Amino acid sequence: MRARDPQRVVTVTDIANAIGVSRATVSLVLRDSPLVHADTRARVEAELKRQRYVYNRGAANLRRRTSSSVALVINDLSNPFFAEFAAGVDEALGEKGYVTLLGSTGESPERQQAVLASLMEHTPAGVILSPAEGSDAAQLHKVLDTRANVLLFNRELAGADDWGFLGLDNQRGAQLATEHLIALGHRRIAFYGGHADSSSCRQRRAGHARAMKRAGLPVDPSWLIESAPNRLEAAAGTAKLFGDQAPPTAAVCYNDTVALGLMLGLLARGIQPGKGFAVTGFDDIPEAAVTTPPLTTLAVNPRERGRQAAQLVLAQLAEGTAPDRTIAPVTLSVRESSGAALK
Amino acid sequence: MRARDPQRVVTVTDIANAIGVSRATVSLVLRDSPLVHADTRARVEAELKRQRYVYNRGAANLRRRTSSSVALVINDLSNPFFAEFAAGVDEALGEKGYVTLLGSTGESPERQQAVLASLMEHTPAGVILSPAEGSDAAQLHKVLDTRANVLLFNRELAGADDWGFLGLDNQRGAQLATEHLIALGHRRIAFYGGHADSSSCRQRRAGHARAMKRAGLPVDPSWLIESAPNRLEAAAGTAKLFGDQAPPTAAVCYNDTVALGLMLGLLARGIQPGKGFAVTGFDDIPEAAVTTPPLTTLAVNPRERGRQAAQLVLAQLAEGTAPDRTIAPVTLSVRESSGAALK
DNA sequence: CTGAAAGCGCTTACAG
DNA sequence: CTGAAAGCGCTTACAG
Repeated sequence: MRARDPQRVVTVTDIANAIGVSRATVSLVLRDSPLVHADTRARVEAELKRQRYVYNRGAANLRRRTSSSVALVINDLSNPFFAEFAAGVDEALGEKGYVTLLGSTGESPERQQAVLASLMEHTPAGVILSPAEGSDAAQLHKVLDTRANVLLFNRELAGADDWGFLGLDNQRGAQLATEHLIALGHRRIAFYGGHADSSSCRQRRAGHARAMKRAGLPVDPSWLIESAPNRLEAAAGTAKLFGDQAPPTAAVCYNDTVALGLMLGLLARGIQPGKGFAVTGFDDIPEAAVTTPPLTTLAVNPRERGRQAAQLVLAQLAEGTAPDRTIAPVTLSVRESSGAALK
Repeated sequence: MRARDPQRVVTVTDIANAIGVSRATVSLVLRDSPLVHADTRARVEAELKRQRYVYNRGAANLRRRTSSSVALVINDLSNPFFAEFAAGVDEALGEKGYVTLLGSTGESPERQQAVLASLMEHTPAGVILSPAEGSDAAQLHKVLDTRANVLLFNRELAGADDWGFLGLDNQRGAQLATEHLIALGHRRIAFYGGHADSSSCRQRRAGHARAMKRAGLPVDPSWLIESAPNRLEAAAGTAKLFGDQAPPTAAVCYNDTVALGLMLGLLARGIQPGKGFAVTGFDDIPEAAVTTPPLTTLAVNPRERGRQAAQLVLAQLAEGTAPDRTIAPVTLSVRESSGAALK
């Protein structure tokens, strides 16, 4: 954190002195006050331009006790789901005159604490946080004041009811995928991947269970298979599907990454995804459309979710409304990985 | 831009009053000055913790005339190349105690002006900018002071020699791809896609030309085909490759997106990419590894480039060094789309 | 080693 | 409609 160029910077005082008005008058012009005489305003504006004045929003924020930034803390931008989400957040914030302060946790609760502490020093007007796996609400409260304007995204957190929440309709999504497979004739459908202790995995599992129950289909416990949500582990776990004498013929996967891993694992066993075994994902990342075969999955429209998150956090600010719990819809996008109707 | 909660915020004055020292002493403790007696320091630190003091970096920056942020302005985060780049920038800035201010242009020079003007009001210590297509250096100088600490990334700009530049070795990359195809036996190799007036396209075309010339192969002008760098236009232009009686047997594409589009276009004509026609890309976006067939392309390691950009912009700041021109290497990643040796 | 005072660039009552 | 003064939260010479 080195000093900036200490070169002279043009301030309201310079403008005021140059044309013989007070700093207050210049400030009023900058803030578009109707109190200033049109002539005076014109002279001030001309001088602002002439001296290439740049407003110092930090100084103004300090004096007014306002903020024009919102912190966005996510796992990692290299995940296209979060990249799209961040793009949506930034877009919507920009429209309202706010700037996005970026932070990433890399799924580490410790890094998350450090990143949030650092961002809080920049006095953001709000914080949009997709909590790292294993986050602890008590720890977060230490660094994010209760009064802070926080919106949690994507991952539910026990003990964080004083903050807003925006989530996806995980249960309904998994239910849609499962119903789709059932309609194609599948009876033995696994739920594959994710950590059973994460809220999103629990909810997706519940959707799967619900669809099966509604169709009067039993669920063998061996069909509920955990796996870290990355391609490698998902591929490595493929064998767990085929231990039984009557193995599943399809799997609803925790997310697209897991589904892509599973498809690799199937191929390694000589099974054609979409032919010998049906697979669905969750998220609709860009890769989903171009894999072989293309992946049936649940579209969540992360960019729109980002815009929504920005709006929610600004609304909390403006109206001082009680932080809300918002659930966004998801839609099934059918492609070839779920295959044709079963033989 | 609404007021924050006007609730009382703990300041150095509160801490000082609480334990009967001066604000200066508290400030010295905060900044880890050795001037403070160990006992005093301990008392101050305890009180800071007790009152859950949060440092106001904005106020400190104002007083010290420093900045602890860097603006990052890119086309769009939904491009995985830029998302990875941004992740690298943020990571490296965070390590040095800086925060990333995000902005996106959507390839619009007008939006770019607006976004930069807004970001400059937050007094960033530096600006990392990947200029939107059609950017004008004169316009940029209006909003980015000459004294501003700017690093241009990826796209060269005439009249911007007062700013730093970090680019990819476009020429060498395209040359590597072309040489690879020549080694496989191809003689008629097109350069497909991109806008010929963009610096990166010119450089990549130069690499293609150079490899052909070195191998003593002629280049028919009809093999140099322009196309907007998106999948749709790239697919639509496929026919332009096959107008001649002796059409090319391979194409070095401007980037991966163009290559993926071309592969779709080839399939639509009943040509198997990697079998009937060889294709290479540029960027190595995540999709490149999972398309059918996987895409031979040039890996540019965007995350590492992001880290490098952050380091360069901070170095410019610290040392006041003359802004440098840095060219980062690229490496060929051979996959099936470039096919086996020609018949 | 600690305190009193001034000031970063801005805004906001309060007079006039 | 405009100006003088105070203050946002911090830091930095300067005394002591």
